[in-house]
Amino acid sequence: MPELPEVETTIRGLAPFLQHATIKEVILKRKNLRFDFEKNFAKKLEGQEIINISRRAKYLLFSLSNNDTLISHLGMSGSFKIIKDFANHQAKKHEHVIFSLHHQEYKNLTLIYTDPRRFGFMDISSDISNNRFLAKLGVEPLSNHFNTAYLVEQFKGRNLPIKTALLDQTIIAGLGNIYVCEALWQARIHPKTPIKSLIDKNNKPDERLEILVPAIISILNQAIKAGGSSLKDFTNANGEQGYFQHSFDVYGRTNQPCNKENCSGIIKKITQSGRSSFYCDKCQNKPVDLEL
DNA sequence: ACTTTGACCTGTGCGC
DNA sequence: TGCGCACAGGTCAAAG
Repeated sequence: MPELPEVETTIRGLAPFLQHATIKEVILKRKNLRFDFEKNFAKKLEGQEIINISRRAKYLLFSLSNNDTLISHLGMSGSFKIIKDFANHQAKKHEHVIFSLHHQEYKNLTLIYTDPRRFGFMDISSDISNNRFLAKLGVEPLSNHFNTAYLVEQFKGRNLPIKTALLDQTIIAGLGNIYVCEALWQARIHPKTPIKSLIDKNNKPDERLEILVPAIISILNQAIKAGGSSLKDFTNANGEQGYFQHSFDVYGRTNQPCNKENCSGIIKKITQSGRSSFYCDKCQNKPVDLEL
C-alpha cells in the first residue's frame, strides 16, 4: 500500500508520540511477518528510548538510545497506530506487534502494528549503513542527489522499460506503482519506453527525462502535502491511519478520458513485470520501433 | 552482471 | 446470496 509519501506521512504523524518515548514492553502476537522476528527481538527493544524517527525510502527508522535502529517496512498493507487508552482497546484482527510506551507528556501510550497481508517486516540493526535491506537502496528522490545526470549514470549500459527502472529501489528509493504511473503520464513517456532510448549516444538525456525528474519530485511533494492534511487524527478511536485517497490522473482510470488539456486519449491498462501500468494511449508517446 | 519470474499473504470486488 | 477468480499501492530470492 504505502509508497514514499505514505511512509513520510506516517513518520510525521508518529513523531510527536514516539520521540523520547521509552519502550516498556514489546508483545509479538506471532513469530513472523514476512520474515521471522529475530531471536530476542522484544528484549532488544525493551528499556530503550526512541531518540528519533525518520524515513529511508519506504522504511521507517526508529533510532534507539543504545544506537540500535528498529527498521520497519509496511509491505503492502502495514500500518501503525497510537492508542492512548489501551485498557479499553478492542483487539482487532491482524494486530501483530504491540509496543507499550512511556511518554513524558502523554504517559502511557501503545503503538500497534497492523498488517493483514504480512508483507511487512521489522529488523533491528546496529549499523544501518551495512543493513541488508538499506545498504543497496538508491537515491532519495527528494534529495538533491536526484537529477537527470544521476539517471543517465544509472541507465547507461542497461536496458529496461522505464516503468521497471523507476520501480527499482536500487536506482530510486521510494517510488511505487502509483506515483511512477503518474510521473510517466506527466512527462508523456510510455511506460514501455526502453531507458536506452531516453539517452543519446553522447550520454545526453532526452528532454523527456528532463521533464520526468521534476515531475517525480512535485508529485511526491504534493502527495506528502495532501497526506499531512489528512493526518489530524492519528490516535482516533478506530486508530486507522487513513491513507488519503487522491484522485489520480492515470492510476486506476482504465478507459476514462485523459486529463491532459486538449488530449482526446483514453487511459489504458497493461501488465508489466507483473504490475499494472496505466497510461494515455495518445499523449504518452509510443516508443519508436517497439511492438506494443 | 543483468533481467525476469515466483513466492510470500489476506481482503475485496466483480461476474456468474 | 454465494462462489470462484482476479487483483491489490512491495520486495526478496531464485531462476533464466
